Amino acid sequence: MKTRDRILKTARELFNARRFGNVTTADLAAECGIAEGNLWYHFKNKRALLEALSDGFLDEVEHRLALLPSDETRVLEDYANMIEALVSEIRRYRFLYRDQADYGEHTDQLLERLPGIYRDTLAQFQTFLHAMVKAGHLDMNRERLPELATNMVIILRYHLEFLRESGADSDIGSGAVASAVQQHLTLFRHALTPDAATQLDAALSDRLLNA
Amino acid sequence: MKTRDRILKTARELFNARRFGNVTTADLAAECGIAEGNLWYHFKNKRALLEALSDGFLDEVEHRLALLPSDETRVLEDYANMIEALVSEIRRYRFLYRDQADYGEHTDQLLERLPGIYRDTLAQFQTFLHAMVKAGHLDMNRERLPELATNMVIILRYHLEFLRESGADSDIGSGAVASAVQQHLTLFRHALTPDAATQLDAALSDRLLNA
DNA sequence: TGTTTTCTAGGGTGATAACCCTAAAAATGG
DNA sequence: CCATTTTTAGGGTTATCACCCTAGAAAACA
Repeated sequence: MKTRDRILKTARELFNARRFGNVTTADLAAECGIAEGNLWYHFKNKRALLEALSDGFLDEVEHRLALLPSDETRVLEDYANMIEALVSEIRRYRFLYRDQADYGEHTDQLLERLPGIYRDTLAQFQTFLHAMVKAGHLDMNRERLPELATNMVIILRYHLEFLRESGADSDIGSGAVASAVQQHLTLFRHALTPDAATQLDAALSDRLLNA
Repeated sequence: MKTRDRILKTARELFNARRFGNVTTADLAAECGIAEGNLWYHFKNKRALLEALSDGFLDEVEHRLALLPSDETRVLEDYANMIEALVSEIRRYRFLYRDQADYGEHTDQLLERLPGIYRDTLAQFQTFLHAMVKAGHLDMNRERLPELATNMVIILRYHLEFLRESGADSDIGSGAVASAVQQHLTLFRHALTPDAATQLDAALSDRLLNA
């Protein structure tokens, strides 16, 4: 892997673990096994690093937001694909959501988009839920879908923080991710047909093993 | 209000808004309208401030955890009381949950207790849910109560962060708190009897007006 | 091979922030 | 009124950290 990419990957991991403001550039260089000067060779300053990361994040988000129910018969697979993407996005980039207070006043492209991202994500979930209802997988009053979507997004977004705050373990590995997905399923599993439930389970566990 | 208390209150508010590590003692003194030296007169150092705050927090938590269903006929009022306390606790002290990475290496009394607090809180919610089932207010399979309790706690804990991240508003006033409570109600309102639902609504809105 | 790119070691700077110190002014309270 | 507590202004000290600079080594590459 090229040094520049290694820096970005390591920075992502350190920022997620210890937050942006608490990772010094010296730490980062040490963790990458390079001289600190080499950081400045690849990135103008710490903020440039943040911007490179948030560019990657924004790209991923757009791709994930484009994942929509395609065919009536494949809603559940499509949903599982979207969840896989969302969960990987949250696991790898959660510091971007979380550490806004560390970035300072700078008008970031990211800060402008975040509200829209949440809005679009909620709309995306509602679209999937409607599709599940239409396909006969989900039995729920249409009026309840918006609030359910909100609950789903919150659980997926914060279950990792919840595990961490409650001291489950600092290792936010695939186990934690899997349990976030399980937890979000509890929000609507009771309203799924038995068939749909087993199908969803299968599709999700397929996709979460190679994570 | 005594200066010492004003410092604590202002510190709480600033820490909640901008996180512990991003509030300088100079900022704090300015916001209190006192000289910085006066901070050191009242508190040995920044960490002592943190400890005073977390002592207050731990006290409140113990009181809140002691709020349990008393009488079968009063489960809903008791629940509303507990929610009122929990929500005020979260609004006023959320930085203590959130900013763990900022505290440094010191083995805080708080860091040791947090996992237990979450465990006890989950148990508390399960107790209330069981009581609601027993009193005939809530119609839900017992097996689903633990997962429901988890979802309730997560929504209550993180709805404020969610609003903030999604840029709703930086002012985390009573409006935001009320909407967190509403959101958590969506998790089980559908399984309440109509009577219980209106009773709970009334009890909660009573208590959230004087917040 | 020679040239360009990448990288290192290490000293240096400027800003920021926690925290100290002192001498004196207010406020408080008995 | 006197003694004690509280508070102020302002000038340190020390540590940390982002970031700069330079001279040269090692890689990459052509």
